[in-house]
Amino acid sequence: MDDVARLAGVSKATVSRALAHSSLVNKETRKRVLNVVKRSGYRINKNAQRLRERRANAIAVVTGPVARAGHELAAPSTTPALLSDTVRALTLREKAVVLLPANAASRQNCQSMLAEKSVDGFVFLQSRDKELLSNLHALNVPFVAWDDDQAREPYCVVTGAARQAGRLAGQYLAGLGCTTTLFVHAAQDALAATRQSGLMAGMESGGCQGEIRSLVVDDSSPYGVCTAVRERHQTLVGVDAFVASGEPCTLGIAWAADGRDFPFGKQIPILGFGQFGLSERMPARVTAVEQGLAEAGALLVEKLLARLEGIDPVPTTLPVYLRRGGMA
Amino acid sequence: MDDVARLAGVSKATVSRALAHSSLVNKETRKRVLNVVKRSGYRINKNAQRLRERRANAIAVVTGPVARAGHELAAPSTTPALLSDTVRALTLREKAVVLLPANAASRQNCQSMLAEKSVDGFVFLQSRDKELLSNLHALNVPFVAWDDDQAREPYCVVTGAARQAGRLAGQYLAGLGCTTTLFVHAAQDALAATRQSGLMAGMESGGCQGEIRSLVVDDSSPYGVCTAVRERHQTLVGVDAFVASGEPCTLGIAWAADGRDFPFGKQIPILGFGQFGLSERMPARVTAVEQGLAEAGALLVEKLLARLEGIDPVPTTLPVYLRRGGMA
DNA sequence: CTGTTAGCGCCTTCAC
DNA sequence: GTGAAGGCGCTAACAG
Repeated sequence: MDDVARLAGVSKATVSRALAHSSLVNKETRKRVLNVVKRSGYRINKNAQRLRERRANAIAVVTGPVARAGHELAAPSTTPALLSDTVRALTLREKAVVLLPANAASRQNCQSMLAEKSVDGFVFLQSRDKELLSNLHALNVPFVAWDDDQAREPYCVVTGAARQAGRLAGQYLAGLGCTTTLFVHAAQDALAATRQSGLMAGMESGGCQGEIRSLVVDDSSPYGVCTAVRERHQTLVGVDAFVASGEPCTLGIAWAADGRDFPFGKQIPILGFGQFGLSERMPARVTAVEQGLAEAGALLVEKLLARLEGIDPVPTTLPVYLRRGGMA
Repeated sequence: MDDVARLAGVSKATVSRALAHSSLVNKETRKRVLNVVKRSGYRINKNAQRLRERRANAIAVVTGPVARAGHELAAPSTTPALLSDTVRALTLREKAVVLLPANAASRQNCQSMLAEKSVDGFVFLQSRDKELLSNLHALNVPFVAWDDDQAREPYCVVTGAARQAGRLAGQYLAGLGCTTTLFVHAAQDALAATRQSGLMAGMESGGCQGEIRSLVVDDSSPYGVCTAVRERHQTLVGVDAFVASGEPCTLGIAWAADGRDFPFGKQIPILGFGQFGLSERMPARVTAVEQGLAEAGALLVEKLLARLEGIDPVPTTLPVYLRRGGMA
């Protein structure tokens, strides 16, 4: 910076100001300085800047293991879409993104990173471990967290609506006159219980006194689910609707329904819970209950930055859509 | 640090040395210092440290959009497994992980980050844009890159072996006496061409003068592929083997093969290319050609760090496995 | 509007 | 083995 100053015939302070787009610098001078900067390929030393400004201009994004193909809903994993969206939003605002694996995001570690001035705040993209989060909240660590279901905690500023999605599905099925629903989900599916209870509530509110049976599968890959459903033929007498938690399960049921010896007839409705875009990759007969994740990352980022400015962010709950499929 | 020094009755220099596990400090003194550090909750200011040491102790990981469910192989996306593995390896070595979206990883930007001392080096987890990579190489930017196929570039220190995988598949089919293969892949599948050419080579080297037909699908979701295959019934006369590029395609073929009116018989073999673990989520009849990605991230990291130490890293090509499925 | 000055918190000589 | 001093590169306060 000294060199630039010399070449431009000004002082370091002026170079600094010019680079910071300060209004306290003459237009001509700035132009001259920026010219020298460009020509010389000079770059601000971020570490010196951070040291001086006492902040990192960086945000830690805490993710679980990024979800494997089609397994977004297994408990501690992070939806790729959410991650990408968050990263994009941060990059857009010129915040560096520091990736922090969930298992390294202990209370101690988070405090350390803050104290070390490595990051200014945290975005938690997976919704388990409420204890950690409330600890951090008590310690006044600046962070926001995604939650799959409507959570009342003050730090969960953006939440999905798993229960609401369940209700929507339940009301839809009640409207069709269904009474005996088979709810299929993976053993480790953290959202299943919430969805199921919403489903029940929705059916009741739709005036249906139906029954919900659970089919819990260990192998929640599409073929695994397909096989599980086929094996249960006999025990599924009376079922007049299928509901699946997550994309792989939904695919699996559709697959089974497509098979040579599916005894439930073509007319039985299939509902699947999943993210926005789910319906595009499903047979037409599947009705998708979709979560609009599109803005989630951007919202999280916006609200964290607000918090860093001292503004108390307003929580947001994302919308849920029902995309009706045919039943051919 | 001044406070800690005072409390421990030593000077800043000694605190610094104690914290750095320097051998130049008395055991007793160190113990005393570390005790004070622990009690006071003191943390080194990383930015000051980085400024002084002139390096960031951080690595940028460049990813495309993280792959959506089952779409790992669409061109510019990054495999979740690879990302997780890389991040884990870096965290283990106490390197901060800075996430850099591929579209922000221009030559200029990378140079800037280096000049700003924000990061010490780069890991590229997607294999397109060779031009950028060779530019960076020429500019002596420290980085390593993953490549899907055996690349000879000196910076691609860890590569998959898409062509080799194709050969393996081809030899296997030749051994079964297959002559007319249908190769199914998504339009935007960057690996398909390489795999197909390897497949051809493998069949020839297995003594088979067979033919390979291509089926390019726009919708590469399982159901999309399933539908595409079904619609082509008539035109697929003579086909005696299926090969699919990627997990969704493989699932789609298996699905179609499972359907009421699949005309090819139960005995026709189905091969699928994919990552390690593919076969576990497939019907038993599918034979999986798997890429052993398990160590890829760790290897990349190890070799980048070696490069930063001035050691020229040795390239590695990952192994390919064939997991035979039954043909019931 | 611009320059001078004084640190930000750390690590590393160098002297003892 | 330990301490004192200096400087990494930057910005903010102050003085002109």
